[in-house]
Amino acid sequence: MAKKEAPDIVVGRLPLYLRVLNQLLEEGRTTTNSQELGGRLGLSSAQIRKDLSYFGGFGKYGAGYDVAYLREQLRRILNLEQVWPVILVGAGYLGHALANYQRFIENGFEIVAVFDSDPNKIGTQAGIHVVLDVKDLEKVIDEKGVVIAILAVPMQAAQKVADRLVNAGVRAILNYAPVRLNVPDHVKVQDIDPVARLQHMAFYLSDAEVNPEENT
Amino acid sequence: MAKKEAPDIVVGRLPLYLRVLNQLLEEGRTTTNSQELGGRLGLSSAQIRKDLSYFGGFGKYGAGYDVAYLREQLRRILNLEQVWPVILVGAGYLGHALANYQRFIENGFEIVAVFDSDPNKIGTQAGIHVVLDVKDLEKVIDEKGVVIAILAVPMQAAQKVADRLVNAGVRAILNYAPVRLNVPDHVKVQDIDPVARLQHMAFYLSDAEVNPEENT
DNA sequence: TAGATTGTTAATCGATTAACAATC
DNA sequence: TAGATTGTTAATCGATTAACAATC
Repeated sequence: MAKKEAPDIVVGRLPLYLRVLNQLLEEGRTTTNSQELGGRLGLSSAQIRKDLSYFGGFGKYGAGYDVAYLREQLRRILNLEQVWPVILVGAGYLGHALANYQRFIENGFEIVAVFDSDPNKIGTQAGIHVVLDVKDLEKVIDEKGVVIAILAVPMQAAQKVADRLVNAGVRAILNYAPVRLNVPDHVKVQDIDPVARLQHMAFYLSDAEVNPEENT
Repeated sequence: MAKKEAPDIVVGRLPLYLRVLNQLLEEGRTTTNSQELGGRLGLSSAQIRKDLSYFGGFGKYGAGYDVAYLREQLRRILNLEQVWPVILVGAGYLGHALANYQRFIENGFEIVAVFDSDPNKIGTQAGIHVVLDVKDLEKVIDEKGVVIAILAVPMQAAQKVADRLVNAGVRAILNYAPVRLNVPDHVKVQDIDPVARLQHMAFYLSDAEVNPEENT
């Protein structure tokens, strides 16, 4: 099989490869190659081949890759042959958007419960779910065997909720709060911060020609 | 000033530094140092100092950094001394969440218009905005001097809208659609894909002890 | 077989870390 | 001055790219 443990940065690209393979499959394509995959992702063909080689040899010399086969292999490697139950904490605007986001279920993740601490929100609808009291967090995690959580609570509440999630057995947190969560090594955290992304891009926007009025 | 052009990966960390400095300021702190900043971000003190050194020398030998001063410098470097007008395309659940997201305006970005192509959505409210017909995209971009856009439209529409944005003068796109946008070199794109992030983490979740029932 | 593309090795490039002289 | 922490240089580490033998 694989020669060396795959670096995390390589693992992070596998979902992109999977996305392109799904596309190709929808387009009715049966085979592809490292150059096409690279082209669609803005990566070099060498990188595609190198990345895949950490996990095995999935191609055919001279003929490229079978789209369906490579897709299945990536799904297996990423542990996506099952549907993962996920809980969502936070039923504000963002929580509602996430509760209604169809791509989760289409790609192997099912939100099984939505929580909030606000009495005005508890009992209301969020997507197909009734918002539950966050005090029942541990109970639901345990009952449903949840190990993945999405955190969409205010900054001030994030660390405390994260502590409870980890304590209840959660091992992966998709964190929308703009704080660095303190978690044990065995727990993975991925942060999503649109403000940081905008600020990153703003660096490259010099003020030149950003002039609203030039119509005198 | 700076010795060499800062790598993009370094620029991407500056918003995190800024976030911590804002926090420290709120806590009433007046000075800090590379070790504390690193500690709060999970980075080494050496990396903090190296990163900052690309832009200048902001510290005092033996005494660390003045929180307010370093914050101002980072705001200047990131072009955040102005409020950037931003347009939001897409008024679905996600668009609504973004239209109501307070952290944008708190951090230098003001959504000035929201667009959709769905006649049922045009004219309805999204946050403080009335949803406009996407056909008026170019007009509004031009009138308001917009160079930053947030794209929250379905996958199928993303590339076409991006083309129009770029054509109208947009130079930075925060892209929530799960596609790689094709844009000219002078346009920056940042992708946000929560599904890819969950899939990345799923790699590390072996099936062990993910058992819902153990209560017999 | 000839042609094509993989999988892998070695070379290059870039980012992080360690160490320390500079200096307040 | 003695103590502390920066800014910078050099060493290390890791990721990407180039090149090509393997092979279908």
